[in-house]
Amino acid sequence: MDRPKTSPRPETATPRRPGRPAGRTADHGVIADRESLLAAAERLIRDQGPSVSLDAIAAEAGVTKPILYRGVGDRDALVNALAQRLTERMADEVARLVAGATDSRDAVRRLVGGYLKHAEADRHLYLYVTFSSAGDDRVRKSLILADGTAIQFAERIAAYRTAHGADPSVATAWAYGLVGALHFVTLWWLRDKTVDIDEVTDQITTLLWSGLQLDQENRADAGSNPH
Amino acid sequence: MDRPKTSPRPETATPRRPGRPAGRTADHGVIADRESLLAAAERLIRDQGPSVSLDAIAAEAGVTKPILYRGVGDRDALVNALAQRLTERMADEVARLVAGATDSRDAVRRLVGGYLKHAEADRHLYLYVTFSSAGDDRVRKSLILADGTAIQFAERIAAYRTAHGADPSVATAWAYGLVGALHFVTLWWLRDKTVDIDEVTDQITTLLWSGLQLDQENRADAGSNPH
DNA sequence: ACATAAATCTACCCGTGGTAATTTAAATCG
DNA sequence: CGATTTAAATTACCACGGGTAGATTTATGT
Repeated sequence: MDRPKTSPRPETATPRRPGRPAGRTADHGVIADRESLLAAAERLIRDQGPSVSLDAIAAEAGVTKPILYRGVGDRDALVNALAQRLTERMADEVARLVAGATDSRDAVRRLVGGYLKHAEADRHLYLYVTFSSAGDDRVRKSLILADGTAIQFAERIAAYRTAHGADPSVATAWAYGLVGALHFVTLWWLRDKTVDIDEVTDQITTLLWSGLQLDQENRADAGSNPH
Repeated sequence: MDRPKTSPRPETATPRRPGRPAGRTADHGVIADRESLLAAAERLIRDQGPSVSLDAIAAEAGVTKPILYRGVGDRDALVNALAQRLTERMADEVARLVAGATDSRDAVRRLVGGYLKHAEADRHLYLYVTFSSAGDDRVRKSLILADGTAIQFAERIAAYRTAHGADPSVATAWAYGLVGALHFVTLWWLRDKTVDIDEVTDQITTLLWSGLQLDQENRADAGSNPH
């Protein structure tokens, strides 16, 4: 008989009774592997917003919470994994864009524009991974996303400066400064959308490249054109 | 018979029986006004860390949750109020520091150093107000602290640029970029403390003032010395 | 003196993260 | 081939935090 015990999601029909599933294979026929769980998480976050619960994610994957835990770990682990995937994708796309830059300033501009664009496209996922801090060590967790990006920035900055005879020890601090600037500008822009993306890209590029000081805002690349 | 009527000392628990308190005045003798509630919240956050619950805050104030709600509103309202107080204090101190600056670059340096120093001093409170986003509109809430600071930055930037014949329309975007850079550098520095505060202050000042480009890192103030 | 208003606390609800206990099916062994 | 052990999943439960309704006591008015 049909016992409608729990049918919270009639659309995703998985009215599995408890107990070991009737699937034949038992060796290692893992139904819900890590990959599909993460994919389900991304899918749900993308079209439900960043406030989805772990229950909902498990349901989206067709399993239940303990399976999700076995596959990816606790909430922090999930956020970590999603952050890594997102940052990798962003880094790839940004690297592709930057590769075609004409000079260093143009590279910064492509970086800024690519960051904004990708953050907008993956808006919900971006918010999910950047706002997942609870517990007592918020700082460590909240910087998880930033760390990956910042390390890459720091490497590039250090290399660039070393190659041109400048002190590379500023690289780490600068990297976190860049990440923070990009992040907050992204949040502000996503929230307000009061200016065009190209305009804000230009503005932030100028800030990052030339700083607050007046003068020489449209200077040519100092790297490819050492005086 | 002698029941401890009101022992508003938080350490000796307050075994108040329910009901209207026996205090004589009833007109408007509000025992726990908004100010004392916020002060209690700050006190507890300061020495318990940013993960304190509303119950704990109410207990610290010698009242219970509903009173806390009547006094300051829900959690968002509390965070708002604390953020406003913190930013006001930071703004005051930073303004005091900046007032003694010799040139614009020095003003930036004093701003950066003051921000870091105050964030360190109010470390827990700073984290509490900057990491309080839950719910579905994380973006709006997470920028609450940033907004206040960014608006002030934007005004200063716009004024500075207008006074020197530069386009002030970049001010808002730049302001959020500055806030983000300061915030993330602060978080990174608070977490790792791998470099001295003066060193990171110098580094970030250079980044914000001169940008990523090489050259002229120790340039004199462009404002007080218009060429 | 009694009813009503005021002011506070206790008790509860709800959602979420995380884990234990339970249930079903397959595999293994006499 | 039936009984037992093991694997794999679900349901049920716990803890905790935010938020609110209802109970409880005191003051005030007539």
